[in-house]
Amino acid sequence: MSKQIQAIRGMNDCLPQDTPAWQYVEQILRKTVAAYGYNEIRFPIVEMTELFKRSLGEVTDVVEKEMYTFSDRNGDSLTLRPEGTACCVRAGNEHGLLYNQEQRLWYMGPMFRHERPQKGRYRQFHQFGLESFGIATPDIDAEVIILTARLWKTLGLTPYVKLELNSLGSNDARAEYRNALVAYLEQHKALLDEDSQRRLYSNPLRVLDSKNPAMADMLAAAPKLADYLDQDSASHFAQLQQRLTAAGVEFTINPRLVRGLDYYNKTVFEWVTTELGAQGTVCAGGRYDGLVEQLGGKATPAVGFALGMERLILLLQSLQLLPVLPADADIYLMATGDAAELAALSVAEKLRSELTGKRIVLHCGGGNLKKQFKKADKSGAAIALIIGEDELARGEITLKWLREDKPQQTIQRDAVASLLAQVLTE
RNA sequence: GUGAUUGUAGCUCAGUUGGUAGAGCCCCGGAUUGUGAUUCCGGUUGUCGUGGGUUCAAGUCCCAUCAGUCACCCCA
Repeated sequence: MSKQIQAIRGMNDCLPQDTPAWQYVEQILRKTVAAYGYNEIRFPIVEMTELFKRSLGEVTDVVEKEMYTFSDRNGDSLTLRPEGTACCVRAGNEHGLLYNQEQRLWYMGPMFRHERPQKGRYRQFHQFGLESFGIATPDIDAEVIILTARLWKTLGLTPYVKLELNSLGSNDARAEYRNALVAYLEQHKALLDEDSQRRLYSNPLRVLDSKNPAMADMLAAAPKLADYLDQDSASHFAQLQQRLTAAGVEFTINPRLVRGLDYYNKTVFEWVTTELGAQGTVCAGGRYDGLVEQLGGKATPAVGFALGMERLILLLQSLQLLPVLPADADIYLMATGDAAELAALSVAEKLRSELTGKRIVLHCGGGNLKKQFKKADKSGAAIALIIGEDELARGEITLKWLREDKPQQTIQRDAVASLLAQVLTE
């Protein structure tokens, strides 16, 4: 044997035992967003590097050290998408979807970030994202959040996830606050620990997150973002809260909630859980009214979110909220001898035509009945059908129940489909 | 990028102060040549992650490296 080639670090295979969980979640996602009138959009996995630099912000961690960036053969700098919102806006702009229009869009697929892998964090990970364009009023912010709440309810997750909410205000208000905060922190620079010193200019709002007790008093006295909110943002935020309360969606306001990407303004929110270790954010999003224009389109208000598929599935797994694995087959058809195998082939095809939705596995690879029955048992099928020399000669087929204590029966081959249709619906 | 921890059969794992690599599951064959799942008998598992070093001798000790896991950082 030659040396085996391994998968890239942090990029996982999704094995047959895992795909049912993904399909289950995907199907609930599709149905839920369809119920709100959202349409799917698909865009490429590779984009111009410039797209992400301009949208996420030059100095964010994602852009600075986590992107898979490379030159293609004609020298363009390309990047494997680290997130979907920028791609979605680019596609929308490019095809005129966002010009004086409202759009409710969703997408799903792999994203790439070069981080150290750990639980709930991988280099190729999968996001489901939803974006709503062209509506500036808080009713759409509320709709997006209420939609996610419905999702948790459908998945049985409501008791295990908590909604955190904040408003970043307008870009001007946030910039003003940021200046005030930096000025304040500079006055108390002596108290700042190493981490906070580093973040002071790169991401000063994050300094407020510090768990260092030595800084707690100083941080408590720091300027508050809420005090810098512009009138428009403040009333937008108030109306959003009112709507969430009316819809029965519980939330807590977290004044320290700051999104990691630069394009957010006004509403930001996160659904968090304590069941996933360090990567507790399952779903996060907010409003980004400036991004469409920033990427060359006409100024268009927008709000959206992304959720991490791996995190969601991990969460469902740990809470045992995933449906049990289905068997491979409903019916296992076996035959002995060349002539019987030929007959079985046509029987299998006929059954597949007449019993839609039923999984009919035809034994392949030969072997005696003992071996074939072993495979039948392993397939999980409820029913085994046998065509041997005897059955072939009489135009019959033998039916044996593999999971129930019912007598084996012999029936005419022509009658098999209708009989099975009858017993399988009982 | 930083730290901790773990790498032995397809899977789950044992392997004593350094002395010829093991078990269970799985798979295959037989007991039973037309009947699985139960039982009994037999059989195949291997670059001990990789590369160096110490030693008469390394799965075991040392160094490096790769990978898994968890945490930091960051984020979905």
